[in-house]
Amino acid sequence: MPELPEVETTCRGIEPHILGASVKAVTIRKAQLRWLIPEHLPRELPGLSLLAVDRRSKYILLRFKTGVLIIHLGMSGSLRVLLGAEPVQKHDHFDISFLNGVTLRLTDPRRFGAVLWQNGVQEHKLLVNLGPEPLTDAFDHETFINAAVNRKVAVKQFIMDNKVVVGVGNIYAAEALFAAAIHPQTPVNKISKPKFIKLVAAIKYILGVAIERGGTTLKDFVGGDGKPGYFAQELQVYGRKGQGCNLCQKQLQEIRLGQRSTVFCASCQRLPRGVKVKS
DNA sequence: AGTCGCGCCTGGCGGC
DNA sequence: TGCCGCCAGGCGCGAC
Repeated sequence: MPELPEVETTCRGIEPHILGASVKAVTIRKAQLRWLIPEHLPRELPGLSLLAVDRRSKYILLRFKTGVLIIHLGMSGSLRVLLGAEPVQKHDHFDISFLNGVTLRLTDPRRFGAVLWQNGVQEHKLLVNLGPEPLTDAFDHETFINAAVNRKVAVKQFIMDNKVVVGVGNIYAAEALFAAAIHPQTPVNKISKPKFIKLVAAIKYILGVAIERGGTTLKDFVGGDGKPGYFAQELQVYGRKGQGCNLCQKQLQEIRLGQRSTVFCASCQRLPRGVKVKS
């Protein structure tokens, strides 16, 4: 599924093909995604040239003179560059073709994705309240610790909160907590400063490595083949319930946290002394 | 305000 | 083998 690294890779993959190109046509095949694709796009976009390809959190931003096309890949979406005609398939929702012959095609079987339009220079309301980007200096342990003051929420849910930091999904939350040796249920107000520093570094490291892997595997993504599964070998805990911890060989445990499966090593990821949580 | 839990949707898989 | 039921997952939103 598209995590932040895949979204970043998608942006890097599509940009060279479409930056500066003028929109020729927009086709909406299945408007129904998380929200309906705005029906005015086929009138709005043709003739405009693409000024920039940006990413904010897991949103892909295609900037035009009059506004921004916002694309989210949800759980199962992919955005591919087509250099020639390709047969339309079952879950193809949206095409945007350019005068240079390139077409971007959005496919999304589970329809958790979105295509939105924001007029003018104002930021879309979905983007306004987002927290810092994990891979920038805006995400550091000072702001992280400040956000945790007086909060009792479990650290895993905390780092998956878009207002705290964006782009950390279920997989990378589990992996970062393992890397930082923090129990996923630890209330954030019980986490020591050194552990916070470690956790920030772990999030940056894990996402950084994943982007490198994504960059390798998704190379042919742009050519039209969006196979996932490239980071599977790197995973230490996610999806490894019942298997041995790579550090201590003890069996990895699974719990539910905020209706999300959460795998961790009860031996390597201990709660702070004296802290109890309900099991 | 912080926290919790729902629901969207389909492919894939386990169970019978 | 076939069919049914369940589950994953991001994330906005409503409820408490």
